[in-house]
Amino acid sequence: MEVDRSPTVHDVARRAGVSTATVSRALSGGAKLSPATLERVQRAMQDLGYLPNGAARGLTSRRTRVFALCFPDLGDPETDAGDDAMLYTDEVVRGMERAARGRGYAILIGAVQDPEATLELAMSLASRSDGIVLLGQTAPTSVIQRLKRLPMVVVAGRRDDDASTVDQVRVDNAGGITALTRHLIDVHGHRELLFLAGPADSPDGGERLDAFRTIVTAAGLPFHNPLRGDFTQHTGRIVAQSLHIEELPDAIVCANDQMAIGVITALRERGVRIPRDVAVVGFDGIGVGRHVQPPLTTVRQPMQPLGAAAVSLLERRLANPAAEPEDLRLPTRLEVRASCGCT
Amino acid sequence: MEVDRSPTVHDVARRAGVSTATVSRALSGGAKLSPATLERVQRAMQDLGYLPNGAARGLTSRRTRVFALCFPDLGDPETDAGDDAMLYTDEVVRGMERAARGRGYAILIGAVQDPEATLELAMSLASRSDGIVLLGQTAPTSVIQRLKRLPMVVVAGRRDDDASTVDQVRVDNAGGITALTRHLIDVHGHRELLFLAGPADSPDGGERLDAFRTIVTAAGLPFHNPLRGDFTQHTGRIVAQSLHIEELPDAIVCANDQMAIGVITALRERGVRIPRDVAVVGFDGIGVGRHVQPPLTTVRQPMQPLGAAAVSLLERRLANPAAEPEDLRLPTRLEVRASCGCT
DNA sequence: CGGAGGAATGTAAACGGTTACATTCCTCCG
DNA sequence: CGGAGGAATGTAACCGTTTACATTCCTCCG
Repeated sequence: MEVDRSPTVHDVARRAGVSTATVSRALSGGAKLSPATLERVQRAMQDLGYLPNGAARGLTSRRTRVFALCFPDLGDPETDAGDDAMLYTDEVVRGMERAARGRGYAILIGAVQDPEATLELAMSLASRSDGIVLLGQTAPTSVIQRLKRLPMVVVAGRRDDDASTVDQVRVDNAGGITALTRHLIDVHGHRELLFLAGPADSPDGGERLDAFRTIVTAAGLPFHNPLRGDFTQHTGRIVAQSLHIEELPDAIVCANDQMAIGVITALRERGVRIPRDVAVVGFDGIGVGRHVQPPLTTVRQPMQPLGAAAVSLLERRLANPAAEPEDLRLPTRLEVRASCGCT
Repeated sequence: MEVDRSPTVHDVARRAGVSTATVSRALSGGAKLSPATLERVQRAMQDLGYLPNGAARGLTSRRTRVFALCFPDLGDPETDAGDDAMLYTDEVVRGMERAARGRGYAILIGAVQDPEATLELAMSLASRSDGIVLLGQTAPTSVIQRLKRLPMVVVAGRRDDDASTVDQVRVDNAGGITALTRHLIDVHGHRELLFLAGPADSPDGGERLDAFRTIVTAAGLPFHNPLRGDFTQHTGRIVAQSLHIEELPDAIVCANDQMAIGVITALRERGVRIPRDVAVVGFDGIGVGRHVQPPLTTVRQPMQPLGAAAVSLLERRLANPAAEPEDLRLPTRLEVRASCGCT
């Protein structure tokens, strides 16, 4: 007697009294099939509870209909601290998924916690997909080199080393920081500005810091050694707690919103009035910034469009593997609320 | 001359001077291979930029090392409104990804916007994975039936119809709402309670509404027709704007945090003092609740563990397809902050 | 009425790995 | 010194689809 293994095209074909080719044609959307046959096959599939084998389909068609995303897991697996920093990633994922869905693609995600494991994870994702997106620090040149054969897009990647080699999408970090910092300087007349930087290996964070230094220096203001955080509220708090209350700067520019929120929360707990005693601003434009007290002045970056653009580039390259590498810069927008001193 | 198609085990084998079997063994982690051979093969893979074909591997090994997740897309694709309601999903995804990562699995995600398309999407995800998780309303009985052959877990699913058929994980909605509502009644002495319900097709939302009705009725208090929202801040606002200020209830219990935040924001804009004039509480325990004014009293549900548990159940069923269906209930915890009237 | 032409369907060879089984080649011991 | 035994490697069938090509069977027109 037959084992109860899951049914294949052959089983469906037998039950419907047709060949496997016909079943296959019914699967891929009824090319030249008589309506009667089509219906008979679909009925057989239904009856058998047939599920096509994606691996087999992928093998012959050379298309998995999957795009992969590899991103850093900023969270601490033990404590849940740091999960807030993943909001950005979540939005990029959402943008990718929405863009991919309409075109019949699903999104495969994998996060890297240990930088050592980046290549391994990226390869494992790459081997199951038609193209891969590498987010931020998960795109070292070594990985990019190794995966060259596959359509690949780097989102929020390193500065320019790879720009000529691989498709990239990033936001206009410099423009955003410039608008933000100029606002603090020009509108509010702040002179002593401090920067709370992101992790050293974050490309976005690096660009923001560089832009900040440029502006401040160009304005003839002192550039102080930046504080360091890891994009989480938690480090924002820690850093704020270590500040000397008596010698606060005029403003603290944070490399992202979550750290700004941590700073604001911790400073207020210490009795510091914001923005009166010190202005605090962020970068990203996540929803929670609107609810903080005071509401957070920030730079909104288009996170979902980042993911959507990545999908488009992937498709473009799939269609034309030899296309010139693209290097997209999406615009940012200053979002003035109250934490900078505006009302 | 050879075309520049991507290299296969055969190419690697030729270059390393071994057979394809040896290459395969090198791939799957060096079973009985002499160190010299292993190194030679790895070198060849490196040189050729070899990427194993996941589809081919999946076909023979009958394992894709992928778990899929199908969830509802609550957001409005046009306006970005409603994306906030996806915070819950994001956390479940994160829980799944983290749990799956360690066991060598990646997560394939697909969202359904149009309920009609649920089955089609679920099947497409199912066919590419070793098991699938259906979230909330994406698990109608018809879909469950059709995918029966595959390991499947329903997270936050319908009440009990399917409990005996399929593995499930959900949180203790009734317990959470009970604790929350009792707190309002017993501690704050509220008598007029209003419920802001979620979308009618949300199983979680349904359970929360039912539990609320039970408690209120049991306490001998009036049960008013619930307000209706769709889990987004936006509808929270809308609903709050339509309330008559003169006849506000003592408290509004919202089926999730985002709606509660919308309600609070909109009411405060209308000059209503919270919690003095009316208490507002939520459900979920998302991070932003801590920053709202006043900080949101809520019921924390373990979102990441939900995803992690789903992965465990998937693995369990993969190991033993005949296992008895499990129906897990994860505990919730009342998180008292200020929006209920506590200090 | 015969055959051209086209629509519907069937046949069978890939696709790129894995793995059961076969083979080779040592090592080591009686 | 012969052969047992085991480690390393090779051979080839198979996994479940897709698809190029072959076949069948109409329809329709000269």
